[in-house]
Amino acid sequence: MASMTETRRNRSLGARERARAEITAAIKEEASRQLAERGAAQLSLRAVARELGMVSSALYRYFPSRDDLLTALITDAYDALGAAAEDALADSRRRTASPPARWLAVCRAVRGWALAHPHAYALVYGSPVPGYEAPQSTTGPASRAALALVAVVAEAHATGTLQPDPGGPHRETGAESALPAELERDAAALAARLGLDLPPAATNALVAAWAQLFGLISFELFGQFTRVVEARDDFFDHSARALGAAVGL
Amino acid sequence: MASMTETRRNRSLGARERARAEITAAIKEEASRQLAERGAAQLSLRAVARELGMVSSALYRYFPSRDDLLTALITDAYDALGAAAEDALADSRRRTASPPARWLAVCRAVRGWALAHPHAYALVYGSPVPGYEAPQSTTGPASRAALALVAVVAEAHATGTLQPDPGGPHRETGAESALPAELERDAAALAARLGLDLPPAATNALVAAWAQLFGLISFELFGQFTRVVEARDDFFDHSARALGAAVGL
DNA sequence: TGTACATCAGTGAACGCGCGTTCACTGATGTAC
DNA sequence: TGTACATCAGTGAACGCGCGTTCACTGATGTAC
Repeated sequence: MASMTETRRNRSLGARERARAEITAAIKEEASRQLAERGAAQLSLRAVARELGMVSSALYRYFPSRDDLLTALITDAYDALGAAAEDALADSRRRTASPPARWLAVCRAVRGWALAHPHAYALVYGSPVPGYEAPQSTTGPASRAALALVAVVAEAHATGTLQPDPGGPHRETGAESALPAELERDAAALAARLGLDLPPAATNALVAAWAQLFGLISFELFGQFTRVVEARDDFFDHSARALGAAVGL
Repeated sequence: MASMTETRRNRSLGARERARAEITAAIKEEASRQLAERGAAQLSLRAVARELGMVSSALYRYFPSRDDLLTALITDAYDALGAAAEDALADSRRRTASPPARWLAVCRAVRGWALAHPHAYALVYGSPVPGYEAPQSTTGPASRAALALVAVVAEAHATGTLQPDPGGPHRETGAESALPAELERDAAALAARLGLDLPPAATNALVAAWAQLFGLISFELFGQFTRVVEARDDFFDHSARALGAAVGL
């Protein structure tokens, strides 16, 4: 019986299924809207239902709990950010931009999305929501933006334009300029997991640059630049370019 | 009459005043404890009062509202982090460490404090608490940690060991290697406000490094390094050293 | 030193609120024969 | 094509909870003379 239902569902979506998909989408949309207005901690099933003209218990036909709705929003946020990054990458490829220009394009896309969706950004890159543990299913979407950055560097390496260890640390104490063994191991493991052919130093620098990029964005978004940095666009571009240079682009 | 009371209060603290100070401290302590356990959004006046064996309304003799208690916690967090950074700086001076070593020492102190007090860190460097606006009074304590980093660089510059624009961006396109005018202006304004004698490029790089440092710490703390970076201490040290090099140390 | 008065910490009840979740139900839509 | 039955979206009431804040009060501690 179950299998019959399933094959039918796969063959064509009945009216009920379509309605269900639409309402699920409407719930997520309204939840996003409230997320954007009030932030994640303030997200309430009852408020979402109210706004949609439903009774709060009806939402339980679509999401088994508040946390599941939160998970859906987190996944959507990661996906939207990832899509923005990937689009920027694809566009810069179409324009056959140089590796540093591609890097900057992806960085800008990440920042642009963050500025346009500050609460969604805070949801995924801000303090963890208390009492909420992101399930395994979010790790895929979570890595999309990072993978766009990785792709830029991997392509530069493949075409031989990557310059290892530019300036970097330890200029003064040249003796210890090698990557510590533990970092080399981590970098190799990560490269293997991603199917990357990158020198460990570059992989390591890339991870650092990734975290630092989000540091720039978080500080801007969370107000730490108030009365410190005024020319935000210029500052970001300049810093993002420097990050690209730091990974060897 | 008011002036008489005030002069007396200043002359010596009566038993009542001492009791008041002690209980105020106890409230903040308990609130900190709950902050560490549950996070800022979950901080509740009633829970704090309960734990202290008081009735919830009694807290209003000490803090006029929940937000004022939050402000006190934020100030304390900034101050504790600032003190950790300043102590590390003072200690590295005592050891007459090199500028890069001092930089690393301060960075480590910041990270160490963050790892030891993750919720307090999240309170001040994570997503803004929804519906809460930090008052002007927090900006002083907020800058202490940053000023410790600034001091390292300023001292290196004063002794002539600061190397301008090391590696930096634009190696390929040497033409535009100058700092954009807007960034130069921001950097000069900031340096003037802090009474700093630093070249604009160094000031600018310092601000970027400051944001990037917290990016490294936030990613580690907020779980983005899961299954990516395992050797966290080594990774941090390596990255922090690179940041120091990027500002010219 | 003793007394009258002012100050102030802490009490306990109450207000009004919104929340997540459960549950028995109704009625419409889809399915099987 | 028509009928009996199963599925499922949505209802409305309820449970039990915790929250921030107000307010009139009591009783202890401090102050002025």
